[in-house]
Amino acid sequence: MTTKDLARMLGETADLMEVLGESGFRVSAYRKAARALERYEGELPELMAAGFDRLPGIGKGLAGALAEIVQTGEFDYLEELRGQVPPGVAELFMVQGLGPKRIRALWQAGIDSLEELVRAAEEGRIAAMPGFGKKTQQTFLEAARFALANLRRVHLPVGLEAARLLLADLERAGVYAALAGSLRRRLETAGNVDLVARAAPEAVLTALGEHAIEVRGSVVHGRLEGLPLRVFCAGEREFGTVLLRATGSEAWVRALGALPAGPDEAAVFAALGREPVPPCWREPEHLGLAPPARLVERRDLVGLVHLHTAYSDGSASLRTMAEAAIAEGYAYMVVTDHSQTAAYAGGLTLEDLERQWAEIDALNAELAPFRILKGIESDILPDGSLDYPDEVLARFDVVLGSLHSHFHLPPEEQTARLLRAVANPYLTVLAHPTGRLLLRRKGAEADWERVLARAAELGKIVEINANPWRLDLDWRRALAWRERLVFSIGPDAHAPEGYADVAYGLWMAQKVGLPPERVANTWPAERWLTLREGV
DNA sequence: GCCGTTTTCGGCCCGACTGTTTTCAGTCG
Repeated sequence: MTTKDLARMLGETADLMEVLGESGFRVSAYRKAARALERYEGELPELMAAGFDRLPGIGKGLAGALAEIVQTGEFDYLEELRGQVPPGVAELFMVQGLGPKRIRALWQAGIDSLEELVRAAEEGRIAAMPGFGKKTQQTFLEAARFALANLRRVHLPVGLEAARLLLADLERAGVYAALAGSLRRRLETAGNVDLVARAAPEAVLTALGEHAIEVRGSVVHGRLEGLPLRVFCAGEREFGTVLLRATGSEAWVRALGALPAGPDEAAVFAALGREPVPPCWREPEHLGLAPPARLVERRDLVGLVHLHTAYSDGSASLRTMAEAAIAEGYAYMVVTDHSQTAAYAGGLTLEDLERQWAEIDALNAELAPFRILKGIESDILPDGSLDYPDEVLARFDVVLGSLHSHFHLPPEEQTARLLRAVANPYLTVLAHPTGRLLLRRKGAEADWERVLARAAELGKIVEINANPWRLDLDWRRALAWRERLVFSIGPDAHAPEGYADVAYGLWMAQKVGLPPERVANTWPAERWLTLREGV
């Protein structure tokens, strides 16, 4: 249990309360408390000891409830609400643009699942409801289909955590097992968990306890928090072969031809007369491509690029973020708080910027040789311009440009907007280019080939956003540009803990096949500054 | 449900966007 888990439970409680018609300020009190927990930087036990009501937005009532959740692992009130809302109705929250109010209205009209929503929209029944119209119907139809396709999938960290728990269970029972499947290949979302065990199926069945369902041949099937689970059981002599096959991807393994038996993967590759291929490079998209000689790794990275502080919507001070970066061995960091238009995220006015720059200068004097570069995450406005006048833009060391709104422009307009932003001489990095949220929101539609070609031509850097809910630019698209573009891995951290997300960005960079020299985080800070010359 | 007092209630709450409206409700970042 973490503070994030508690935040999620309170958030879900608020959603369900609202669907059930509980109105107003009680609901927003739950939301506010959830946000406070989300933002909390420390460890749960400390907070528990000090009392939850030390956080703003949490009072006596919720503090008591939270303490009970931590002790018992359960939240009675949430369970009660879940009992009143059909699971299909709760799934409607996955539809982009659908919130508690409209979900309530749909439910009252008898629409109680994603399937039913799709059917109703197809039959034109949504448009007939008061407060809904033709356009809303079309939007929800598309969003509901998207949600339906993603319903049984989870984000990479969620899948990895599930696998970690299972592997721990197996280890406790004395069963050696290894991660396989798409999670081992670090695909950005997972639809199941695959493991390979060096043991008999019966032993695995026992070790998995309540997660196991049945044994079919040498495979133990199970389920974990909604995710299908498969454990492939192998003897010692063919463990490597089974692991290779269970890791996939199916198409990539098939292309290897008949697989010889081997105790580990290295032996199987050797018997095939091939160099070992890392799991991240085994997607169908990699067929026919030579694995890169040297992939970028954590030890190659010297700079953190793209992080927020309490000046905008981060939760930690500039100093805290800098000290955490030093502790993790980085030589520099590029601070990129939000720009002025991003009011929801506390975007920085010129006055804020002056204060931040003064603090950066002082910290740089104190923390040298560590260096903080003055950056900004500038909204790309609907017309493609950046969010400050040129004389302000000229004062940044690094300018990230990001889409945060107007994701639904017609593709030609979106392309023009992005082309204009990329061509802005002050722009250094095109950050989370499409604005997608995995399993939640498709990104902006544009002619990406043109946009990326322009970026390559002008020497602009393109971000691989490392937040596991984004991982944007998509590695598949980046793959085609791996020899023509330079990428940066952006943790998009809002607290020191966010630095850990760099791992996800690295995995995506490895799927793209990037060597260190194609990743701008491996550059010394001075090289970033040369990008500004001539402006 | 929280908070902060004009101490035991009454006010909480940002701004833009979208689609539905004809003045606003719902959602989102």
